[in-house]
Amino acid sequence: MKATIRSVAKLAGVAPSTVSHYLNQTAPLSAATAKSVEEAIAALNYRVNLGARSLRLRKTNSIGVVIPNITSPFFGEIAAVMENRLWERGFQTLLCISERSPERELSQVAHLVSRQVDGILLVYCSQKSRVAETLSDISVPIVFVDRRVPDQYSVCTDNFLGGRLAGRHLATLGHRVIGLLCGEPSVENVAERIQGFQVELQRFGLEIPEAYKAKGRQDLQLGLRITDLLQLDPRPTAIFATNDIVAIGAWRKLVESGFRIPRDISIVGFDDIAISRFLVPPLTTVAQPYREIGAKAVELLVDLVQAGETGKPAQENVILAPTLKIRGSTAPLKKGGAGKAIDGRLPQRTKPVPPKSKRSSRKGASRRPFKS
Amino acid sequence: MKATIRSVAKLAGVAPSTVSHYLNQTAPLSAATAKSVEEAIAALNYRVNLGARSLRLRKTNSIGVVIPNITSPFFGEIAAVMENRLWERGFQTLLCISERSPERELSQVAHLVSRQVDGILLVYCSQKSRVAETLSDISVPIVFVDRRVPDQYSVCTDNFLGGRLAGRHLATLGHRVIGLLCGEPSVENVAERIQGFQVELQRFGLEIPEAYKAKGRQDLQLGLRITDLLQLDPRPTAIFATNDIVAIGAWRKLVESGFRIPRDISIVGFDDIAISRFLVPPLTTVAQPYREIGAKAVELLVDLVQAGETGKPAQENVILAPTLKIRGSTAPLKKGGAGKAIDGRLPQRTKPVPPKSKRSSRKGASRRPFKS
DNA sequence: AGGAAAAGTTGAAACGATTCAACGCGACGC
DNA sequence: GCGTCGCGTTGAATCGTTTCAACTTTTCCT
Repeated sequence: MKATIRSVAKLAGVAPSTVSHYLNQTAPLSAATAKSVEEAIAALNYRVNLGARSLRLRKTNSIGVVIPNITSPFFGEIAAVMENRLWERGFQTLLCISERSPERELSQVAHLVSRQVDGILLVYCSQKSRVAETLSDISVPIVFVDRRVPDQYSVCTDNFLGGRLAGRHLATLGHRVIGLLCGEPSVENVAERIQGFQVELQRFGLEIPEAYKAKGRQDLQLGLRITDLLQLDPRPTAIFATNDIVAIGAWRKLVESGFRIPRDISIVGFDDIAISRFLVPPLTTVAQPYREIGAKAVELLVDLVQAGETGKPAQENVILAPTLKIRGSTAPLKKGGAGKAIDGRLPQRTKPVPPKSKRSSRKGASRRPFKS
Repeated sequence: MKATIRSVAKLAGVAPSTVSHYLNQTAPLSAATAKSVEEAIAALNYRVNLGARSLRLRKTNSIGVVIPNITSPFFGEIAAVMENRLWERGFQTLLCISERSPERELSQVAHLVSRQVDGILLVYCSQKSRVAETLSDISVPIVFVDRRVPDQYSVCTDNFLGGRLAGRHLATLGHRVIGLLCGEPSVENVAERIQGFQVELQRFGLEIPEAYKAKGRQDLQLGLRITDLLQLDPRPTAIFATNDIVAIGAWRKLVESGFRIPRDISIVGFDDIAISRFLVPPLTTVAQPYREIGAKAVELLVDLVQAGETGKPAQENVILAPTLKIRGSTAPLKKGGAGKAIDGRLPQRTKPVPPKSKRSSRKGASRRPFKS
């Protein structure tokens, strides 16, 4: 039988309320009573029942975290940071993994509300998420992470800026023929990256024709489709991938096909996941400020939770700036120049360049793919 | 004001207990009452307070998961599998990250107990963990994951077997001079891998001299120390790293130094983290059965939880077999043979082999490093 | 029609904590 | 000596559920 505050009180020969006061230091106790309570607690190995306390206090000191998955390095990092910060602040993390299913996500949020969490940190998995709509039903503070939601608290990277950073980097390196590996925009983030990238290129008088964009679900497979782009004429001398996973997929294909990075082709990713630093050469990428995102989201939510009694803080959409990590996978355009095939000194095991596909050759012939 | 079962009852014109029966389908209700209760619930947007229910039922349907960290791919995978399985089984996951601190781990376990979790899944972070000792104080079922604990429920990979698999693979490929990158055994797992590896090599009449073992904290840095091994004479033709991260560290150094994998050197890792498949060539490694570990641990714990009322299941230590994934990073020993420097056709950018260090030359000269 | 069984509903007592108002009591001031 | 104050302590109510025994109403059988 587990010890309760009552059993402790009985053993110590005091009232339950006295034990409670001892535990919470909410009233002064005489040294004698304190001691006997202390002993009773030790004797019974008593531990307060936080569930019961929560019921009475109407506050659980727990925060629900809903995240699409946790094995992807990006989300994993964010989840880790949030758990850490929450623990430091005295909150327990209730973890839910939505596995990118909007239905599951919704039911998880509902479940968390039922559990009386004090707040929710949500990285929603798809623009179709219905959480935002049903939000009025949810009387719990909620902060959206890595997503921008109109009129809601949210913390997000400036994806547009990130795209621009990547674009500027490649353009100033002299690249003129650039390929794009675009994840299907399940959420707006990816679309913003692409837009930022293109807007910045325009400043350099560059434009990316549709043929130079490979689109697909944002995962490793998409990276492999870089082979499509390599068949184009002129062949791209640089690639921007909308995240590092895609970049790594492309990387693999490139190396297997005998390309040298960055000599033959430059490549830029997005996210700066841990592996990227350890490729040879390391991947140039737009780094998301993981720690800041997680930390800021927790801070914002905790403020909201604690402001529950008083007034709410002003509506706040936090947008954090990413930074460009220039590493070894990008290099200035070699004198061969844009539009030329890469020079003859290919690595030994290079496969012959496959014949141009109809599509690419047509497009390539009909108009100059890049202005200027 | 949040709706309670009482407010619902009042609105529906019935007793609170009736509403409860409606919710739990624990007594037959007339169609009329059911309907009015239903409507009242909808009108008030009532959601049951799971905290209160737990208090009454003395069962929280929540499981504490304590894990050293979550960003490392191995632990991340396991955590993900466990969360998923738990959710399917109707349990909420309370996540705690110990950050490899035994003190933190202990206080997290204590906290979870206070929260009345129904059970705990623990990947403890260090052999010094004091959880096992204080276990008698803990009246909650607990399953140790990826660790073996005497007389406790646990689920673990057969690390010894894993080591043997790696050893046999390299030996049958003809390698005779083999280097070892040994993580400091913070937990026994690593030591067992090394032991299994050596035991298997002995069957082939091979033995690894101390000079061919690089030891250190099991992380990327350790991998970089492969340079020490490369200065030995004879130079190892194969490397076994006690996990994939270490192997990747070594890999990076090797590639940077101009070695070709597996032509110049074979390398075997342990864990089979996601990245390993995507190196070029992909890494041969001993795959831990992640999914099985996580799934089995959850299954075992849930059994324990549900057996709480009845008798406990027999003491069980589940040991799961790892499998060797033979990929591109290992190859048969080339005719140059053991003990010879790798052949002259090094890649273009190979750095000159550094002069032998005093230590290695002395050792190398004093006795044959490998029997047979 | 009468009684028993079945069906539907309910009040009150938990679960384990917190908290507020009140109480006993010695000390103090006048 | 008496009223007051403050300290230490406590009883009872409460948080939102579930559940058991009991109660009322209906149904069924003979």
